[in-house]
Amino acid sequence: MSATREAVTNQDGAARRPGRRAANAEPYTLASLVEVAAHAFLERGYDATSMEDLSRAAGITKSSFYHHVSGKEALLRGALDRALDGLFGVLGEPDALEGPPVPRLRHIVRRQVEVLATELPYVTLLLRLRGNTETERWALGRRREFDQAVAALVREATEAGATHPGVDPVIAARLLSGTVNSLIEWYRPERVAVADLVDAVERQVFEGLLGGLRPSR
Amino acid sequence: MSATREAVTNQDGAARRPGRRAANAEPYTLASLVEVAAHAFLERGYDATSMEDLSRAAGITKSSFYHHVSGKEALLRGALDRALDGLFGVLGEPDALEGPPVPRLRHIVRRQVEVLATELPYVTLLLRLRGNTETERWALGRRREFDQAVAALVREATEAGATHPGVDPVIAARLLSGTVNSLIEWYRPERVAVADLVDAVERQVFEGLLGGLRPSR
DNA sequence: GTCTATACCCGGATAGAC
DNA sequence: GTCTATCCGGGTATAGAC
Repeated sequence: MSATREAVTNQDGAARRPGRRAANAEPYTLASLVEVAAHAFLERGYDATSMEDLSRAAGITKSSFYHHVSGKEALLRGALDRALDGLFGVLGEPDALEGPPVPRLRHIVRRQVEVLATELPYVTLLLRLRGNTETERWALGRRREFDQAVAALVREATEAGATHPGVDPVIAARLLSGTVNSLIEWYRPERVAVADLVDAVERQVFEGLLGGLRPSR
Repeated sequence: MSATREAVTNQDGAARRPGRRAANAEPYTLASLVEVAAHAFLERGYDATSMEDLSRAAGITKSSFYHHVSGKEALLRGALDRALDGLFGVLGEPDALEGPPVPRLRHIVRRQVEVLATELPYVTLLLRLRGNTETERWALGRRREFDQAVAALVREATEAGATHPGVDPVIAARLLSGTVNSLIEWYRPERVAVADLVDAVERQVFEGLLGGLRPSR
């Protein structure tokens, strides 16, 4: 892909110059490089991001970069781990485990939105996987587990008669996940407060655009 | 990306053997090759799909493939054109242009779902663009036009007092688009009828999971 | 730990024979 | 129109000096 490449910048927003590092610089940890990589992947896509891009964003040469990281896929793996930890953490919370299905579902949706917003680049990567490598397929499998847990709860809610009659729980669960996950396409923390987003998504998912109002107009 | 590559198959589901083509074979048109390419892009992603993959899927060598197509980007462009034509066609339909905002919105949502379902690989490509090349940025611009037309209609509906009070039209429009577009992640025509999908999406978007029912349970 | 230099491979695209 | 052979750029990754 012969793209127009803007200069990649590091976390300080300034492209570091190659050369010897400052004496007080903190060492490169896997986590910090994963953070740099996730942002780059988010901008251009995983395949379109080269190790050259990443090393420049980190402020060192490609070779030095390899001194700290075993390869591109390890960076992806690190980022996906972080996203999955966040999501599965939500499923383990008490409010997600106890009580009638709809309040549990509300809690999960709200917390899932929070995780998406705070772990945006990591979750974005997870949601864009195609399954081309073993690492990607592993992550897709875990993600499917998460979706199935939510889908089971939607089914429980419909069987308890808590949803609109005529709702197909399988399709509804897909649309629910889709609505929440679609946040990654547009949400930017600096433009909309997380709390507002959480409320808006909850209302949209459970009450729809029209709420309890009668149709038309 | 060092992926496990399954054999790529053409439209007949069988990988053609290289060699001279059958005398009765129809000629390769741009449209037919775009179709082959779109399916491959859909499976693996644009960047991860090589011209070698594509030519093999078409049943000819890479060089022969280039005899018919100017390059990889032309294939992408052809696919994106098809998706955008479908979407903008919806905006031009009479029911999308006349009447109160909510019925117009309902019509657009329903027809948009139909276009997504019938042009699935093409729309999928459109929705996965990152903007790395000029072609991609052009398509993203046109897509933004479409979204803005829908967003304007959502705003009109809220100003007419037709939506649930408290709905932010900007966020609601994003969630609406996100819900509809998320179909590409899971919808497969052979598993769910288009008509059922259309109804389910309309209900989910406008009435939500809970419909006119009171909360809880 | 960082650099320069380079091995190695793969992908897009072209040349030219048949 | 299809093939074989090849160019060339750029990507991942490594060797070895400092």
